Amino acid sequence: MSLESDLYEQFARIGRAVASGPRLALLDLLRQGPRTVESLAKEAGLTLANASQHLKVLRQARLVEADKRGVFVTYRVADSSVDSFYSALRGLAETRLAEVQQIARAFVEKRGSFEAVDKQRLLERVRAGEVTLLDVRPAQEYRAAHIEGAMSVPLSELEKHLGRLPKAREVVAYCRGPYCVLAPQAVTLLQARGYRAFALGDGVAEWRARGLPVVAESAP
Amino acid sequence: MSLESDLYEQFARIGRAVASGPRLALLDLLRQGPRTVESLAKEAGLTLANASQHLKVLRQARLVEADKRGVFVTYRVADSSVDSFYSALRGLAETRLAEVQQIARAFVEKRGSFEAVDKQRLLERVRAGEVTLLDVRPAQEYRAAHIEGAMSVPLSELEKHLGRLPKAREVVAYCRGPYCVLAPQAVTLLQARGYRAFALGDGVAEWRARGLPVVAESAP
DNA sequence: TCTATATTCAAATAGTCGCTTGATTACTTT
DNA sequence: AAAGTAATCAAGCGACTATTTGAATATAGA
Repeated sequence: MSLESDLYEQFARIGRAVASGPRLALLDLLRQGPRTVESLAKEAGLTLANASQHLKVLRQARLVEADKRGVFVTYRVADSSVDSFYSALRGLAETRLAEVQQIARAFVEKRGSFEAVDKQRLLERVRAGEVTLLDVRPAQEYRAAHIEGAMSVPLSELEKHLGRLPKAREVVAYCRGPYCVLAPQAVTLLQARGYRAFALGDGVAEWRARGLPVVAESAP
Repeated sequence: MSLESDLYEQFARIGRAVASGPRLALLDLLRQGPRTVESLAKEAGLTLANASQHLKVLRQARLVEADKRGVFVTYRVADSSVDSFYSALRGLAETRLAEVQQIARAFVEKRGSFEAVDKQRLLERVRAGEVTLLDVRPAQEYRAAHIEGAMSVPLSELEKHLGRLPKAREVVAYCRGPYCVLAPQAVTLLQARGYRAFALGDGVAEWRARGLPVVAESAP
């Protein structure tokens, strides 16, 4: 019985690592690509020391890895099995927790023109030049990994770069995933300027998980 | 940001529910089928009140459901998404935690003659009568759900029922899953009696997850 | 109605966790 | 070497968690 309960204690280590909101926020950010501690702390709204401690917990549970380059420590998701685990956790929360369903509805409202896009079909249309696919995340995340054929226009710079977007062509914007508001905000702005614009619910991780092509940064 | 961090807090509810070894042990038992509090407590080696409280936590996180019949409360896994989540958790632990890999090796040693059985092929051989497929879990779990074609012979009663097992036919025993020792123990006993016996690493949940046929108890 | 029993609840204690603050480490730049 | 800075460490405090113990609740059967 001891061997067996040891095993459950080990599983529980992972449970404890994802038993905190801030840690899940950090993990979700890391799913977009490697980042330094300071940038994670800022984006997640945590103090530096607090973020560092949360990252330490994630690292001890082996969900993330860190390597130091000069004075910066860069964290990254350890393994693709972390991604599938995160997806399973999110999926479970979506199917089981009424509170999440409610929040999800609020996001859908924010998303405005929501799509039920066939992803394979979207890819074909992007390749055929019928659709502009817009990655509206910060440029760093685009660099780390983006959907094949996507153009990087961070939301904060969208207005400046409207000239690069032909009005005749439909625009599909994506961001970090189903609970990210960057793409919906971009769509709202684009629609106000007369574009036919839609938000894609998925992010790079979901796209990759379906075996669709993703362009990843080569080893630096 | 508030909506987003609310969401992470909700995800973390599930994390907290699986942040305890005893709770994971209970959840794993429930994956074998519905059970009462007392039977869960006994099997998991917990006091009654403690088990009851852990089950309450699991229920509040919506991972399990309970219904009362007479004086007994029967708990069950809420949904198949709980199963996939549990599998993802176990998979992550296996790929990332050296400690789990070490424990897993210890289990493989205990398993003795371990197999790399093609499950589809096994099913065909069982159907053709070439193999006796033995479910060595307690009868209650067999009743809740078992692999199609399996015969129920709980480990504790194996010696009594050896007469029912033709020695000419190969025996494949299975139990709760890869970290359960019932099937390996059965195999050891059978081999000592001159049977050709092997343990199947998977349990009913894994079998079902692959879309292979499982006989489940009809609603009572 | 009275007794027996499955389960839950309540209270208490010891231990763990999360966040903040201020120091410390380690590396780069000058 | 000295200054500057990214990140970690250490300590402290309040909040939460796990387990045990004993009481309370609710249902079945006599």
